[in-house]
Amino acid sequence: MQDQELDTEEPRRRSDGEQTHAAILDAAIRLASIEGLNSLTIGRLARELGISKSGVFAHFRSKERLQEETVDAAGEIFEREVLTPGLSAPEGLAQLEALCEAYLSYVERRVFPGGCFFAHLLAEFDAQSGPVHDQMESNQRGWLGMVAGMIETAIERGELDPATDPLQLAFELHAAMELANYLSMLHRDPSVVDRGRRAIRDALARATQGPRGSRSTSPSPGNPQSGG
Amino acid sequence: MQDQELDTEEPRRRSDGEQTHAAILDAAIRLASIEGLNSLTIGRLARELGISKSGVFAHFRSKERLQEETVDAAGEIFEREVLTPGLSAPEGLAQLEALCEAYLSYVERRVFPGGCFFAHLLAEFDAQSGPVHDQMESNQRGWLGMVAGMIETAIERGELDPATDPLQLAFELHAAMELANYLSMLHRDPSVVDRGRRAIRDALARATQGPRGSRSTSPSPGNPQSGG
DNA sequence: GTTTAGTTCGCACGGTCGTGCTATTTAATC
DNA sequence: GATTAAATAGCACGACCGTGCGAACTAAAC
Repeated sequence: MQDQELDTEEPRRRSDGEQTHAAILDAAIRLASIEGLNSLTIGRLARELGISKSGVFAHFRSKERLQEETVDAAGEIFEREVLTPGLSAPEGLAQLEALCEAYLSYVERRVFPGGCFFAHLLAEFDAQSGPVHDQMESNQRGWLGMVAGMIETAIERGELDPATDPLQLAFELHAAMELANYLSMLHRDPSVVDRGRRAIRDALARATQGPRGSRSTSPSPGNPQSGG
Repeated sequence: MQDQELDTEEPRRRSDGEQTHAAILDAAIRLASIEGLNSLTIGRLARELGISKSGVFAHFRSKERLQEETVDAAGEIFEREVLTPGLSAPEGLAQLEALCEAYLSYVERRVFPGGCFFAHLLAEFDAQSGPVHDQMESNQRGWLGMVAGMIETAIERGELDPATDPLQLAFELHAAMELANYLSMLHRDPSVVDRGRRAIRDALARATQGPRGSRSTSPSPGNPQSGG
């Protein structure tokens, strides 16, 4: 199957329209990442892009569709900037580390000017019912499940202590990433991301050698790298 | 000091007005905790309370003041529900644990129907400049500083490993609390808070006997106090 | 019981919102 | 180059926004 415009039945696009469509979504993503999906406004996008309100509206035919497409477009960026680099590492602990680092780097590089688009969306819609809430819920489940899955794989490969609780560790890693995002934005200080980095490194280091109590093996491969 | 209306010069309040004022703020807090401070609307509050728009407006004389007073009123609730019970425990590790538990309990009990009011505000305003952003920044600094201060005290009293980095541990505790809040709201499942509880318990347990990995080289595991 | 001043309402304003409808322009196809 | 359909502009609509103003009401102080 290659052509499946059966239910949506989109009209064919012209090149100039395609370009405008992309420009609108680009501005929408920028705006929504800073001020939230709900303060996305057709009139404001039109003003910002120097085109008419009808010009913007015609591309989506409803505000809801504009929001949906904005979230989808942001999702593609997230996939490109976080998931793809994260998953490109070899399976196991290395992949888990790569994914966390890909996320932190994506926050640090301000891929979205307002920080992680989906962290923002999580807070905006966690308490509101509706399609966005539902999509966020499945997104979160997927993300946390993926991280937990990587932890399980790392355990199976003997890279993490078998006593590790995958979902619990995934929760802790996720928590460090999200707070690093929020605080680095709040204080306009990308170096806050290093706190998250360290929290993740420590959490993984702990899980590599068991919690405590029992005599551990070597005191971790000493890495006297002059960290900044 | 008890009377300091020097600069603001508020008019004296009548009893019925006082009551309406409180009712408006109550509704505003409820609404803002779910949908965000920016979707707070004078017209909507009026509709919800069955009074006229002017009736609401007269109590604040600007939307900005309404928002400020709403945040302040939510702050008082936070103080009553989290800070006061947290600080009532004896100084040291016990107080730190009490504070974390007070927060988690406050999330669990849905003191605000949309979850932690300030976690919501953090995400809403982290990337936006303005007075709310600035107040949130100082709030966050104060909160994290307070937690770190308690950790320092606990270290001084020999209840936590002296190799512990107070700010780093504070970050990790804070991260667990925030994510517990967001996810428990997103999944409409208060039991998610237990994940945060466990993350905090584990983090504190680790800090009671010294970490295993990471770069904190000083072993000094010399306090065999049985952790609970 | 009169006076005073805080409440509350009704009304109006200019602005923005989302969304239709009708032109007009213009890229793509024949 | 004529045809076709997409892209965009212009305009209008009803709704809601924040805010001002004056009138009516009423609790509190005298």
